[in-house]
Amino acid sequence: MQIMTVARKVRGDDTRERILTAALAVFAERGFDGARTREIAERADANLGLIKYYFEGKERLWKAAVTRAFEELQEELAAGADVPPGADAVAALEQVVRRFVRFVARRPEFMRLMNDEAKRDSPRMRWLADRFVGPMTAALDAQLARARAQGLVGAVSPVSLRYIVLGAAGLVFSQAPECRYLTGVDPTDPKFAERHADAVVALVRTAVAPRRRRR
Amino acid sequence: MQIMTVARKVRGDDTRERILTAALAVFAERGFDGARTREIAERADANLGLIKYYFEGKERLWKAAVTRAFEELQEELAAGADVPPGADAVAALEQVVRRFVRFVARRPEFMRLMNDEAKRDSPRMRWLADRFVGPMTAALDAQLARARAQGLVGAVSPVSLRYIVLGAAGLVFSQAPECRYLTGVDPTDPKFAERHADAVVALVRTAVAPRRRRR
DNA sequence: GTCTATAATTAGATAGAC
DNA sequence: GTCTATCTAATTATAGAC
Repeated sequence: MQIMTVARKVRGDDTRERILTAALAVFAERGFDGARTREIAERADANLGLIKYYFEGKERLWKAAVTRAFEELQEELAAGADVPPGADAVAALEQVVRRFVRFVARRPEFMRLMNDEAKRDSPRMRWLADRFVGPMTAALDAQLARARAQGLVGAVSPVSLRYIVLGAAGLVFSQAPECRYLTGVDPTDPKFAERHADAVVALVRTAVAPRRRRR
Repeated sequence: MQIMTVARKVRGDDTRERILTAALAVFAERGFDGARTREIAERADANLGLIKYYFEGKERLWKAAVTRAFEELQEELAAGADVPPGADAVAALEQVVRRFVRFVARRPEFMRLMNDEAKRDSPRMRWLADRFVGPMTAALDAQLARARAQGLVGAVSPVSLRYIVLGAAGLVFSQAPECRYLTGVDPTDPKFAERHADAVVALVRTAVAPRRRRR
């Protein structure tokens, strides 16, 4: 970053942030190929040339926007680990699930973007998998392994289970516009999201720990 | 369709079919905006001009490809209704789920395309919802209502339940390339797909009919 | 029916003034 | 830092030969 007055720095950082936010939205809506940098600039109320100034180009802008989204997710998942270390592995798993649901309810763009990139083998998919998805599911899989060690396992393959949970948790939000049009229900409404989280958590409980008594 | 010799008709129909198949694949991979008609023509090993000849343009080609995909899905779901009319509503629901899983395992493009269009409010989304998604989920919701009438209901909202089932069933397949890269497992392998169907069906059973004994 | 060639539009990138 | 203006390359659409 070059030398600049404080005022300029603040203003510039703000513009940079607005571009990042707009970029996440547009990339999520249109996919990388379909997204137009002009639309991103317009939504950010910024000049087209500033994309090159701040991010060099479309590809790097995409990476910056995705990185920011994952940082937010990681904050959400880490915030106040209110499940004690010695506790039930299933309880810990449930908390992760609940927080994930809350996050995608708040940021449905995240789910949309992931859906879009995970569906074909590309350098961007591998970049995402190596940098974020792999490490983060390693953590999830560790939770599953703990549950397994405590004798709480369904016969479900861990691969199936992971995508079942992610899909069950996320699809209403990634497809929110269709859901609104078809049912009149707005999934991003926090009250709906919380009840949806309940449903997914209940599901995880029965799937992972079939022997456990329902509360 | 204009008058033509039999040979020409056959050859033309074949080209038309190849374009439709390629179109579904490319639209699913890139999204409508990102898809290029040139790529569709190349994959179909057909001339670019034939897209106008057969389908008038990109939009109508998309509609034709989607219609064909839904017809296939409907065939899959309708094929040999081997659940008798008087039978358990949960059993009927499970069969629908199992068949849906088999279908998306065979045609992951379907799930990808739906994910892509359902994520924003557009004329195409509404066209899909009015023409296919609405009517087909009306059938699914009827199954759920039957289960409800038989006293087999979880407290889950039908909206949540629908997207939970679709997401749990479909995400591994729509994200198959990521899954392959990350875990080495190929979800489209029929053996995996069948075990995944087992898992989703077990899940539906506990979610919809929590009182039911596990087999 | 299938092809070549091209028109019209739009994309990402960028030069250079301020 | 932000803007206008423009370049180059791609895109869809299409006219017209065979």
